[in-house]
Amino acid sequence: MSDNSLDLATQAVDLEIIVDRARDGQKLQLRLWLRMLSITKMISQEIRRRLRIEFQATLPQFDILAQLYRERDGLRLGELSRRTMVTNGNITGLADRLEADGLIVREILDGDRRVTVAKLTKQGRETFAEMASAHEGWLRELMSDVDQDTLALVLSQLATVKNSASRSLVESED
Amino acid sequence: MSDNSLDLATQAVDLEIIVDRARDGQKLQLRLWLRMLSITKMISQEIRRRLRIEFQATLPQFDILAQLYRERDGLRLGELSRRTMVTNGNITGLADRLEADGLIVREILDGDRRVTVAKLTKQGRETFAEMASAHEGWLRELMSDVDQDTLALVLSQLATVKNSASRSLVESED
DNA sequence: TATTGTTATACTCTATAACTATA
DNA sequence: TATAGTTATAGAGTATAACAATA
Repeated sequence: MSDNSLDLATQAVDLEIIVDRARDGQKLQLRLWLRMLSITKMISQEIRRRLRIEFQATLPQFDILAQLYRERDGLRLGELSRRTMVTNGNITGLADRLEADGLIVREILDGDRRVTVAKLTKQGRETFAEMASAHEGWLRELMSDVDQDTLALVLSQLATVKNSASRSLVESED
Repeated sequence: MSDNSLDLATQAVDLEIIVDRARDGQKLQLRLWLRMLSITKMISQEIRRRLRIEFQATLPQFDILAQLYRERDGLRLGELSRRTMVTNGNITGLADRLEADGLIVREILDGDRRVTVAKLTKQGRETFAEMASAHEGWLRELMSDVDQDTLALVLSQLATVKNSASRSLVESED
C-alpha cells in the first residue's frame, strides 16, 4: 500500500468518525435505549430460564421476594406494587402463587383492616437466600469479561439515566 | 407533590447512595444488572403504553418491524427469529398478527420452498416510519436530563457488557 | 367519599415439543 | 435425514375496569 493510499484511508476513517459524530448528537438516547433493551433481553432470558429450571420461579416473583427479604417486617401490598412496578391487581395474582408455594404469607394489619402486609415465611427466607446466591453467580458469569472499573463507571452513570426517566415519568403523570 | 414529600424523596436517594457505597466492592455485576433491569422495566412500560395507545402495537412487534425496515429485501423468518431473540414458533404468531394488520407480507422463496421471507408492505413502511419517529422523541424526552457525554460514554461501555454476556451465553450452549 | 385490595377479563408473550413440507 | 416453518399447548405477565370491605 503506497503512502498516498494510506493517507486516503486515514482521511476516510477521519471522515467516518466525523460523520458518526454528526449522526450522533442526534439519537444517542435512542441508541442507548436499544442497547440496554437488547442486553436486558439477552440476560433476562437466560436468568428466567435458570430461575425456572432450578427454582420453579419467575423474575417478577424473584423481584417480590427480593423486596420482602430486605424488609423483615414485610410490606403492604400497595407498597410492594409500587416498588416492583406491578399493578395492584396483578400483585394479587403473584402473591397468590407465592403464598401457594409457601414462600410468603399475607396478614391483615391490626388497626386498618383494609391493609394487607406480605412477609416471607421461614421457608421463603431460606429459598430466597439460595436464589439470590445463585443469581449473583450467574451475573458474575455473564459479565465475566467486564472489568470492575467499567462496571463501577456504568453503574454510577446509569443512576443519571434512571433519575431522568423517573422524573420524566412522574412529571408526565396527569 | 408537597415540599415535604420532595424532601423525603431526596433523603431516600441519599440513603441509597450511602448504602450502595458501603456495599460496594463486591457484587458490581449484580448491581449493574439490577439497575439495568429497573431502568428498562420503567422505560419499556411507558414505551409499550404509548405504542399501544398510539399505534395499537407491542414492543416485540415494533422490534420485528424495525428489523424489516432496514432490510429492504426482507428477512427469512429464521433470521428474524435470531435477531429478535424470539423463538421460531413464536415468530409465526407475531408475523400472523402483523400480516393481519397489513404491515408485512410473507413470500415463499423461489428455489427453496421451505423458506419464507417476510417484508414490510408499503403501509408497513409508512407506519413504521411514524412509529420510529415518535419512539425516538419519547426516548429523548425520557432521557432529557442526561447529557450527551454521559450518553456516549455509557453507550460505548455497554458494548463490552453486551459482548461479555453474549460470549458467555454462546459458550454455555452445549 | 376515598382507599386498599380482589376479582374478572382479554390479550400478548414465552417456552417446549410435535408435526408438515421440502430439500 | 436435516432444515424451515407451523401448530398446539400451557403458563405467566400485563393492563384495565368494576367491585367489596373498610376507613
